[in-house]
Amino acid sequence: MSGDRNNETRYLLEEQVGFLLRKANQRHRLIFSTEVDNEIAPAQFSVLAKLHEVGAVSQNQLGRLIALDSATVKGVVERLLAAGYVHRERSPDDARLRIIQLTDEGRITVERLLPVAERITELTLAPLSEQEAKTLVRLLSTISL
Amino acid sequence: MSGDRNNETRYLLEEQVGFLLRKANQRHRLIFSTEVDNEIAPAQFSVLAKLHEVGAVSQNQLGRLIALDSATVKGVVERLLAAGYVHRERSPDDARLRIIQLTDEGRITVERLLPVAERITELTLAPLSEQEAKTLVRLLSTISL
DNA sequence: GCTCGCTCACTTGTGTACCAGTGATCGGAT
DNA sequence: ATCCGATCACTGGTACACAAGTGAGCGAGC
Repeated sequence: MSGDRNNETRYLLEEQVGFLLRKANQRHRLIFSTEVDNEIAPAQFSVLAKLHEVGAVSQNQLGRLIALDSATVKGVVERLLAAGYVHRERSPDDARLRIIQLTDEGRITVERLLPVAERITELTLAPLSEQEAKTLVRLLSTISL
Repeated sequence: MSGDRNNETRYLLEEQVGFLLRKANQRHRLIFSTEVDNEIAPAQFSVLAKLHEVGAVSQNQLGRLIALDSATVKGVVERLLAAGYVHRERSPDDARLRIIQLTDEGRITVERLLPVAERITELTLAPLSEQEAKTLVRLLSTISL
């Protein structure tokens, strides 16, 4: 490789955003599962947190709120139902809708986990300064549509 | 909610790094699949790009290079084998190892896709200025361990 | 030369994540 | 009233992603 010009467009996987986003996600997931001690999975927590914020919603609506495909929501909700954290019922107004809301146990669980979630965010951002953390959040928001 | 103090620790899912990382990844995947026209999946491309860079490696070694679990590598390599892009053989030196390397077709394919991959990176970072893009890459690297 | 700790690839099981397609249902326009 | 485009939940299929455990094989030290 004696003719290798390093001013040329040399593709370095490690510098590509896609690769870095995957790695960053990886580390976040690790921190997440450690902190919640495998009590709940990330997507499931997102659902609980959102339901805690907005109350009762239909499944599709829920998916839109947390950016999850309706097929994915199905699975996540299914597991939360099995765990007894949420409750599902047909809407009296629209026979197509399935309204999801927290059970008492679900509400108690989210409220207990919210501080843990904040700690997870903190730990994930720990290698950065306060300022850098803010910047990262801003830049990520910008490229997320 | 009249007593809601907004200087309190109000948990906003949309501001959590974990959520943003997932969304950013989501957009990146969308751009990826559009640009490669579903010819190949992201993890598969990572493998091809890495093999193109380093030549022949064992499966575990490969996994370490691109941060993939050995169970995940198995599946990805399996699909690349089926597509005829890589080639797998036992190491003569160490009976445990399975050496993976590109086939001619694999090499031709990666070389064709490398410019596309750069375009994917560009498109993903398009909402940011040059400076911001650099910053994002730096910050992501920092929090990825 | 045998044991022991390690690595390797693999398996099983769970949990996202998305696409494409389906049938029931809704609501507005005719 | 009926039709029609849209929405809803769901299904089946593909592709990561990781934890935990397995058996074969390696190599250092005794």
